[in-house]
Amino acid sequence: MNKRKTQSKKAILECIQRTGNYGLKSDNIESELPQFNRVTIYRILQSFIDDGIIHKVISDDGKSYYFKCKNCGEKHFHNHYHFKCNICEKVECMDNNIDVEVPKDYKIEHVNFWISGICNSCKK
Amino acid sequence: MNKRKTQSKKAILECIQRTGNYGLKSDNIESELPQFNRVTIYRILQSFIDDGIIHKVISDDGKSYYFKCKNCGEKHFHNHYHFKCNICEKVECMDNNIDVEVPKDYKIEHVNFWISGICNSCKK
DNA sequence: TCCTTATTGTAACATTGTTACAATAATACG
DNA sequence: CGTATTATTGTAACAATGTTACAATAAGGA
Repeated sequence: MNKRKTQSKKAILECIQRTGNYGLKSDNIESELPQFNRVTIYRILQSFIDDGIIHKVISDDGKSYYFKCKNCGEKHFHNHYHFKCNICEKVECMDNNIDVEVPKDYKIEHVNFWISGICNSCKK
Repeated sequence: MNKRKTQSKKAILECIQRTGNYGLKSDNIESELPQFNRVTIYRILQSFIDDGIIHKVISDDGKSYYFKCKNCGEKHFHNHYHFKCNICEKVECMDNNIDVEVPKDYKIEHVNFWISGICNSCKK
């Protein structure tokens, strides 16, 4: 069960590092790295999630975006939101925390906060 | 372009009314109303959204849920969240408002807030 | 009742993601 | 270094969710 360092893992990780605070969709990676198979990319992304390297967020149109983890913790708990600009289509991981109060006796296990609108660059 | 009242619209609306604060997936409606076609159901749900009768929310696994509107306004702006219980799998539309602050020069157009965890009934 | 056309059903397709299994290649060990 | 083990990959096939084109049907006004 020892993990191996492979070309594909290195390439995909580099892809994600390059994006910084912005997110990637699986098909972005596919087109940037056409030498690797779709299935392989999905599998590696999942293993990165399991290893706490990236987190996955679902957009408001149901697509998966992947972001480099900063301080998710091992269970990927993050109460920050992700912002998609409807003009430039970039998706940004925002560090602002959101305080959510759930009613008594409700327990939060996971949050997925998505906001779309217009970013500062595009507003000008 | 006059809209017509059809059996299918009546049946689907009734389905949604019955759920109250809870949401429905398209395939819930399909199995409750097998006499209507999948495509028809999708089309009617979309028309209800356009008419401001229901709103659609994307879950943290990318599925669409439909909820009866209460005070969305015409553009379906709603800064409340939706809570899915990981045990009973019910999805609830929560009325608590969430105040989100976006950085200067960012403009919010739409929000999709999803929380999953354990609801009060299941916690007991 | 009849006519217009909004609505529906069918079939075909697109996208996103998963599974099974055989082929390949990364690493440990002699 | 060479070889064996097995983690990883590619292929093909499938599943779920949603959309489009077009012909058939039915709601509602005349």
